[in-house]
Amino acid sequence: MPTLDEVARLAGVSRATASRAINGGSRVSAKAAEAVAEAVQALGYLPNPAARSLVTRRTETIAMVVPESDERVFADPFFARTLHVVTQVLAQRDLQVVLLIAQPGDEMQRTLRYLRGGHVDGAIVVSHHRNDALADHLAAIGLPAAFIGRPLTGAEKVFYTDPDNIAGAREVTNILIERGCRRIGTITGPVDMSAGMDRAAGWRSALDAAGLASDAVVEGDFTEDGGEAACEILLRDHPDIDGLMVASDLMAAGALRVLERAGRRVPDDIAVVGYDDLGIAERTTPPLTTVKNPIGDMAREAVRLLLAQLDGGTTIPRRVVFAPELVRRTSA
Amino acid sequence: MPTLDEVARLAGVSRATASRAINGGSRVSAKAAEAVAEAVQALGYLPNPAARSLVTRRTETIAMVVPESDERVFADPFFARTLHVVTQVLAQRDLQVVLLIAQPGDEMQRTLRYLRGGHVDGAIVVSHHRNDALADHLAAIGLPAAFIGRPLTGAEKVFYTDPDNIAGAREVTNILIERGCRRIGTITGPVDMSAGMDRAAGWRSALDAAGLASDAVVEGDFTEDGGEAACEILLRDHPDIDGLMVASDLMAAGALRVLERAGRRVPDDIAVVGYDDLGIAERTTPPLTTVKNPIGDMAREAVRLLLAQLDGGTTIPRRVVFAPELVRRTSA
DNA sequence: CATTTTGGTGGAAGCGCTCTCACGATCACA
DNA sequence: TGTGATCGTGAGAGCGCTTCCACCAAAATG
Repeated sequence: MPTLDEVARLAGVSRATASRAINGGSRVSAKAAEAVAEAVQALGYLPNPAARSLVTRRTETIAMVVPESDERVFADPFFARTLHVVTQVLAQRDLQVVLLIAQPGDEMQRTLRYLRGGHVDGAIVVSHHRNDALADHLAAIGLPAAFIGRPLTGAEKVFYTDPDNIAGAREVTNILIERGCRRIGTITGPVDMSAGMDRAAGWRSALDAAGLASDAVVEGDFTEDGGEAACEILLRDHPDIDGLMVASDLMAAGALRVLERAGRRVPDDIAVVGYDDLGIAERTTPPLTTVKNPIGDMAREAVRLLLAQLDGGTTIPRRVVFAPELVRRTSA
Repeated sequence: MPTLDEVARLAGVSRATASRAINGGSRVSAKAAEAVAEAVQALGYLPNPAARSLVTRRTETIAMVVPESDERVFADPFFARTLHVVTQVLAQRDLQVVLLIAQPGDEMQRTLRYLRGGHVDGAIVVSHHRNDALADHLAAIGLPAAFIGRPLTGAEKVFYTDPDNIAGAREVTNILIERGCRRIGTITGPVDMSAGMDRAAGWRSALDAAGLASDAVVEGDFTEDGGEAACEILLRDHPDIDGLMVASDLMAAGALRVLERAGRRVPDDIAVVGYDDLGIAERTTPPLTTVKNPIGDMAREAVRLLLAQLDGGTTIPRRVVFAPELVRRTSA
């Protein structure tokens, strides 16, 4: 591998000038810049990232941290979309993304060590759970970070973007109420995640406002199989429900299968609404009425929050909340 | 961030001794080792990876390169499983994995630059396509690498593991022949991938040996939707088929949906076999008879091939081929 | 014309680490 | 007791890069 020294020698300039020419090129004559560019080309020179980041204290790498099992990461289109957008936006700034999938436990310790170790300049965290305490850890480390989805603990210490899940769940539940449902159940997300908590809270708030009972609730885990299992329990314990708000489309897809097997027509016998609208909602039978989760916008905004920290300046945590948007299809 | 110097000073030893104590600790007295360990603990010291790899010329990082669109990477359980195993095995050696998803074009250029740039010590490549020419590029760069799935070009230059797709496809097609099918079609994988080519070749070889026609073939793309589309074409052009070998279970799942809609009973009207056996095969209706794709073994072996290169020694390309294993269910 | 400012440049320090090498102390063996 | 071998150690070089600083020439200013 050629070094900067060789490039400089070939270009007939000093190492300092060669370095300046390669990085931005301010305070370099056009002649020198050209000579360096030619030498770089001729030698196939690529700067040694280790040497560079030893002095700049930058690695030009951002971690995307997902505290989940890899099965779920890969099964849920949410992560694919998020990773896609994050990678895309950061690529424009020539920042590499490294994906860190780690469940609480040993893996998480490894991940934390990695983040502390100076391997990355910052982190985007997706799918935060209460007891991984990533917000606290990252704040303690002092690593620039942005969360996609409000962390349930330590939210006041970090930058984050969040959809207004409470409002979204309330509005979509109101669709059920307006169409005449009187016995409305819910399959929630995990209660150790803000999305799980908030959507359940929104559901309850809508029912309370309408003076309806809010006791038909089963906790799900945001997976399709989990939705299936939860729906079975719900149907067994509350056979009279005529409306169902499911906290994610993926779980709703599972629930719809259960309803079909149970011979309940959707939406006639029981109206169903989901949450997320990431593509699955269009493909279920019947297509799901749901709430759009603005993943792309959230991811983009999170990256912006992160870059703001990287570019110096901002240290006071900022948050950006996105308003919900209903998507009406035929399931309710 | 504390440096090695501070650790050494606190422990009352030289920087050299501290370094030795931290890395392995051979040729260090027990007393010194303990003093260093305490100092590390007290200071919360973590070695600076840039400084370290500047001198060791190692980054302790391995790239997993996937030349595919991110949608497919996330939709296909094949990648999830592969990534899982690769990460797991490399973690035992304290090697980090960075996932590089890049389609041919600009992204691929970025990826290649990244691989050349000394960011990683080696690469595992999954899902190689003919014209991404990764095998040639990696061989040219001289980066230690191992392919999961034989590359269609440049295979002689690189290490790889591969299932015996020809034998697998032949055997599973024979199941169709043995149960009496006489008009057997296939939905192939992409013809720019060895898995696509080989499985089609195996199918043809079985038909040839039985003296059956092998003209009912449509190319698929290893996605569920692609399987659906391909099956529709196949049914239109060859309505008389009574057997179908699909080159992946995911595509077979799509095909089964089409067959159901068309009112063809499986396996009575048309027997279907798939390929991969990664979980989907059990969940289709009816469950798929298929060939097991030993992803775990292949991934583990690929890592082993990579580590052999990293540990010095081996430079002459080696390959490991896995024998197929039939899994009989009810679709044929 | 004397002076300050500017632009382009190279020398050299130093980022934090590993590792070679030389050196003294300790040990085993004759 | 003498002679190697072995062990633990620290001084110091150097990995490849950026960047501070001093310098000089040319341009702009009084």
